[in-house]
Amino acid sequence: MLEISDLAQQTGLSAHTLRYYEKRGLIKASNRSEAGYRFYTDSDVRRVQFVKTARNAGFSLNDIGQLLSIRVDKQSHSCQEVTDITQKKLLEVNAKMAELQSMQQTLELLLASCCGGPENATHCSIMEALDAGLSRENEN
Amino acid sequence: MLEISDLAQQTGLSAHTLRYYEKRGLIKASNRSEAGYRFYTDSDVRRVQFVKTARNAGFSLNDIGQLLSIRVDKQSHSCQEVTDITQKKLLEVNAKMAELQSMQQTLELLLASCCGGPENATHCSIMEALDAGLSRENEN
DNA sequence: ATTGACCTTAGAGTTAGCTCTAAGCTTATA
DNA sequence: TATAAGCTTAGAGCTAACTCTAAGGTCAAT
Repeated sequence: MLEISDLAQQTGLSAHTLRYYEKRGLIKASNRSEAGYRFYTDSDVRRVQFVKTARNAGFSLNDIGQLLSIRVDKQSHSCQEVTDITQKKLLEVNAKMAELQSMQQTLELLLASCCGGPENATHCSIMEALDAGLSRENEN
Repeated sequence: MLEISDLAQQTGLSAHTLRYYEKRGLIKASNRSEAGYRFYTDSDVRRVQFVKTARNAGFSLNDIGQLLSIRVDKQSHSCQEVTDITQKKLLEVNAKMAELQSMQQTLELLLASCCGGPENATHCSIMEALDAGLSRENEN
């Protein structure tokens, strides 16, 4: 039986975050002391680790709520439900990546065009490019 | 002289957003009618377009505030200031990209491992992988 | 018995960038 | 002259995921 700070240490999450996850309905201490202190079992620890792993994979807390409800009753859910959630997340990640890649490319182009020196910015090519709407091709 | 909705149309930003940018100190209508209506000049339009272009390049509104103050007095600023802001942004974008790439890879791995079919999730390999902390290698 | 570290709760604050609302003017059109 | 569309402001609400605070209770050690 672990107290909240023990669980925090074991999982690398803060006690605040663990309480927050509980408030969100993701986790729950199996037991409480008479004084109301949370006590966590090994099963609780595994559940929290599942949440953390899913977070690292990019799932939102809402996604994780769904995944957890599948986890506790696997018989009543299909692999397809799980892949649907995962696929949807992958699409989001891919979309975000595309956005960032475009920014990366733009920023690299800007940096390549500018001397970056101590001279004044009167003819700075970055400022000029931003003024020209990135030469009208890269607009979105 | 454009009213705010004309400017909104020309830039693709909403009137709400333009007022918000004004509140943030990024833009300002050069003139006002007697009744207090904003009127924008061509120079105002160019400034707003600069902001929009910089937004598309990934700069935050704070970054853009700095860029704008360089823009209005290029003599007093160096190219290095401009590249510093740009470089910093690029580093942020790169960091975010790395994060997303790791998620992407994880999600693709998960999807590749699962049948995704209508069978129940009792032996779903995605659930197993999340339970196992992604086999302990991918953890962060 | 007193300290100090830890626990509890409800609820507020943070971040970024909008987005919207309410209440009240103004302006153009019929 | 009505009506509708559009303008003004201050300020609240939204999103996601924390993060922190306040006020108070508990527990182990001195």
